[in-house]
Amino acid sequence: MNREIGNNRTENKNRVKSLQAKTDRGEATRQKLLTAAEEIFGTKGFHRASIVEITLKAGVAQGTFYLYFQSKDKIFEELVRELNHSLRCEISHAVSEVKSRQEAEEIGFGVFFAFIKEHRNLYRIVQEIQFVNEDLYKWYYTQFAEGYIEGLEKAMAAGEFRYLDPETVAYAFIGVAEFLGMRWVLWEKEDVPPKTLNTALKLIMEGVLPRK
Amino acid sequence: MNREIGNNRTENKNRVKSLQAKTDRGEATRQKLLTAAEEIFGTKGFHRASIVEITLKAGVAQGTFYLYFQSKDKIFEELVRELNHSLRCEISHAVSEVKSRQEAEEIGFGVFFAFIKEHRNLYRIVQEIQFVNEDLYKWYYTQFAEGYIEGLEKAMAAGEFRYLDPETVAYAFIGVAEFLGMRWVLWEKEDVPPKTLNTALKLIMEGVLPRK
DNA sequence: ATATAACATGAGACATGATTCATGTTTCAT
DNA sequence: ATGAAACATGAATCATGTCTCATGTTATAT
Repeated sequence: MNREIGNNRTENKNRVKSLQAKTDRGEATRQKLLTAAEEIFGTKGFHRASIVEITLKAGVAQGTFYLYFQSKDKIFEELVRELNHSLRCEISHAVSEVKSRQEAEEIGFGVFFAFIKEHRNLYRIVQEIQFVNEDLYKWYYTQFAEGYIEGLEKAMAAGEFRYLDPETVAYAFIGVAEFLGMRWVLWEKEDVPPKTLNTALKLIMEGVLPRK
Repeated sequence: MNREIGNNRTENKNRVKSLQAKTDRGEATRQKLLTAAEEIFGTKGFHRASIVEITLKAGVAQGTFYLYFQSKDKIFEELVRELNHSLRCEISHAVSEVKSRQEAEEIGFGVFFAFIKEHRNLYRIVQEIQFVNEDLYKWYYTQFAEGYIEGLEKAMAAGEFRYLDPETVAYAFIGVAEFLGMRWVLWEKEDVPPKTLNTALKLIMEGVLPRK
C-alpha cells in the first residue's frame, strides 16, 4: 500500500482534518453520532442541543465527536443536505412513472407527508437553518423549487396546467405542503387525514371558486 | 415609613417583580428596549441575540433590562404577541368593508406582504418561536387560522366559495402567503411583484387546471 | 430643602457549552 | 509478536451570556 507520506505537505495546508472514517469501526461510530444528532437537533433545536448530549446519546466521549465532524455547525449542515437529498430522491422516484402531472402532484404530496412523518425530527431542523446558516436555508428551498419549476413548465407547455408563473406556483405549492405538514404531522403527530389531502389537492387544482 | 421587614414574607412569595413602568421616563426606557430587541432578535435570531447587545442598542445598562422584563424569554414572547396582534388588526381592518370574499383575499394577501416588508425583523422572529416556546408558536398560527376559518365558512355558506374543509384551506392559504413572503420580501428584500401576487390569487381562486 | 419612590448602573456571580489535547486502547499488516 | 495508524477518552481550556446586587442618580410631593 503506497502511502506517499513523505511529500505530504498538504497535510496542514488544507485545514480539513481527516474526518472521514477509514475503517468500518470508524464509520459505525460516525453513523452513531449522526443518528444521535438527528434526534437531539430535531427535538431540542440547534442551539439548545449540545455536543455533550449528542455524544452521550451516541455512547461515545466528547472528543470522539471531533474525530468525525469539524464542528457543531458542520454536522448540522451535513444532516440538512442529507435530508434534502433523500426527500427529493423519494419524491422523484415515486413520481417517475406517473401518467399525468396531476397524478404527480397527488403522489408528491403524499410522499412528502409520509416522509416528514418518518423524519419529524429532521423536518423541524429545516425550520431553524436560517438562523444557523442562511445560505444553506435558501439552498434547501431552492433545490426543491428548481425541480418543481421544471415539472410545472412541462405540464404547462403540454396544456395539462394552464400557464401561471411557475416559480410562484412552485413556492405556493411548497408552502401549502409545509403548512399542512406542520398542522397535522407535526402538531398532531398523525398522518395528514385523507380529507385534508383531498381538500388540498382539489384546492390547488381547481381553486376555491365554484366551477360553473 | 413602616417597612414591615420582619414579617415580610410576601416579598418572595409572588415572584412577579414590578416590571410595569410607573412614569413616562420608565415607559420610554421600556420602549427603547422593545425596539432594540425587535431589531436584534430579528437580525440574529433568538439564541444569537444577547441581552448585552439589546441594552447596548437601547443605550441603557444591562441591569436596566431586568427592571422591565423578567427574562430574555419574556421579552421575546411580548414581541411575538404584539406582532401577532398588530398584523391581525391591520388585516381585519383593511378587509372590514370589502364587497366579496374574493376581494377580501386579495386585500388580505396584499396587506400581509406590506406588513412583513415593514416588519421583516419580526417576521423572521416568528419562524424561531417553535424552538423557544412551542405553545406560543402554535398559538401564533392558531390565532390566524381561527379568524380565517370563520371568514371562509361564511363565504362557503354564501356560495361565494365552494365547500372545502375550511381548516385545510386556511392553513394552505397561510402557507402560500408565508412562502411567497419568504421568497420575495425576505430573500429579495423587495415587494412581492404584482405578477406574483396575481398568480397567487389566480391559483387559490381557480387552481392550476385549465378551465374549460 | 429634603425624603422617597422610581429609575439606572455595571461589575461580577454563576452557569453552560464548544472545542482542544495529552493520553490511552484497538486493530492489523508484516 | 510488534509497530503504527486509527480510534477513543474526558478533563481542562476558553468563551460567552444570563441574571443579580450593592450602589448611585433623578424627579417630585410635601
